[in-house]
Amino acid sequence: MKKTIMLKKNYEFKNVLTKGKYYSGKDIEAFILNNNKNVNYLGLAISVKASNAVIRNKIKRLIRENYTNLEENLKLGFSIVFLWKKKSKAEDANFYDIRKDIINILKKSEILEKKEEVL
RNA sequence: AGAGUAAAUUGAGUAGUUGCUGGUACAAUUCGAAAGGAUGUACGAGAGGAAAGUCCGGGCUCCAUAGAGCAAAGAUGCUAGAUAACGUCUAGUGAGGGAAACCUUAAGGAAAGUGCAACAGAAAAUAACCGCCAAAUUUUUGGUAAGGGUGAAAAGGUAAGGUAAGAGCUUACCGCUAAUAUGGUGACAUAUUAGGUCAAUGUAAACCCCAUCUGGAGCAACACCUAAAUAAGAAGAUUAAGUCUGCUCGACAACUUCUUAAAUUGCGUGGCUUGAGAUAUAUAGUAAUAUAUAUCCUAGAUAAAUGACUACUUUAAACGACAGAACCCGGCUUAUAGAUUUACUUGUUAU
RNA sequence: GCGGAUGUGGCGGAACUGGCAGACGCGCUGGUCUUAGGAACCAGUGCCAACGGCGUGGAGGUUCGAGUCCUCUCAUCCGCA
Repeated sequence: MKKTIMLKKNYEFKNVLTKGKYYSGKDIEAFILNNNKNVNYLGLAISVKASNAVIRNKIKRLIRENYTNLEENLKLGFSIVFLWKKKSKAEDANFYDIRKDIINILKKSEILEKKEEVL
């Protein structure tokens, strides 16, 4: 199993956020951009206003955990940035809700390959 | 018992599956321009009492091993001790609060100087409106500071004597100031004596004075490796500019500053965790703390590691409080569900 | 990590050396005018247990007296590397 590669630089994020396609879930928003490489990049960003550091960290972990579970079933060559919606309550974040959201988003964008086995 | 005061501890645990971070050992393979990194297996490790706020103090790094003088700016302010240091802590003193255990306290100087004290009031600091008394006699002069009224504050308080009326004018008691003695390291306390020239309010968290202290910037510091680039114009140059408060002196260094254009690479390396370290015992001390001995090594990330699922145990309750290390320590402050322990007080309530 | 600013009615925004808190503008409510609306003019407008008391983000303190001075704290915003 390969290690997930994170987006790091600020300009990389800006690239995805401005040029990428927007998809929306219940609590999560995603921007997806086709990069012409053979790898998938993951970016996470949660605003400071959402809540304190503990809960922000927790949401990041939950999203990353779900992503790594689904990573094998994804097509290659995309940069994905997940954002947390400002309106939704950060304290109510739950593993299963986030899983549903992410699967929804990935289905919409048609990146998921074998959706039946995952579900 | 209840109520209360002070101090301290804890902040669920165990096992399994899977996943993350870095460490050690072994084995080869691979990526990259290079520095350097990645992959597999095994072993053991992996957030807090506040990691927070950034309110103080120190280490460490660079600027000269951080230098001298004057000025400016800022901080602290009862005493003694502790400490690397502090605006912190401990023990006391004075003042204030509570029935008590106990708690609070920026607590130097107002005859060094300047300012301010609205409204009211005669007057807000060399006091005289009404009043009281005397003299002249109908509105003047002099004495006075009891009483009235104003105010947050009006020139020690109460009582007696005294007087034209009054007044520390005199006396007693209380307060105040000074000296001496005793006790204490000291702040200060107690006692005695003297002082009525014991007129001169409050405010220094108003300026200020006095004493003590403070050089600047911060791990995005700083050092190293690697890639690319090092062009043009202007100004200054041993008398300059720079080293981040100003001036003067002194030291360093050989180039410095500004503008425009281009570039500013890296899953780079070190700094990075053994330290004013932790735990236990003994000794000294009322205590903060210090000393000695023994044992232990306990996160080191960088778009940033602890997650997910399951079972069991303890529990009143286990999904449940506040909350995430970012160079490291000592404090302070603020947030905090629940549980536990120790010492002490008891007016009122109940027995 | 370092540094700075702000907080006053429903909103903007005054109040200087501490001395009557809410000037002024907008909004809102009621009235006049109008067939009706707008505009204009007039009056009112912080809260409460209401002849009094409490109110300048919060908690303390200094002072006779604090929006103003001091300490702690909360929230918001901004800058630098």
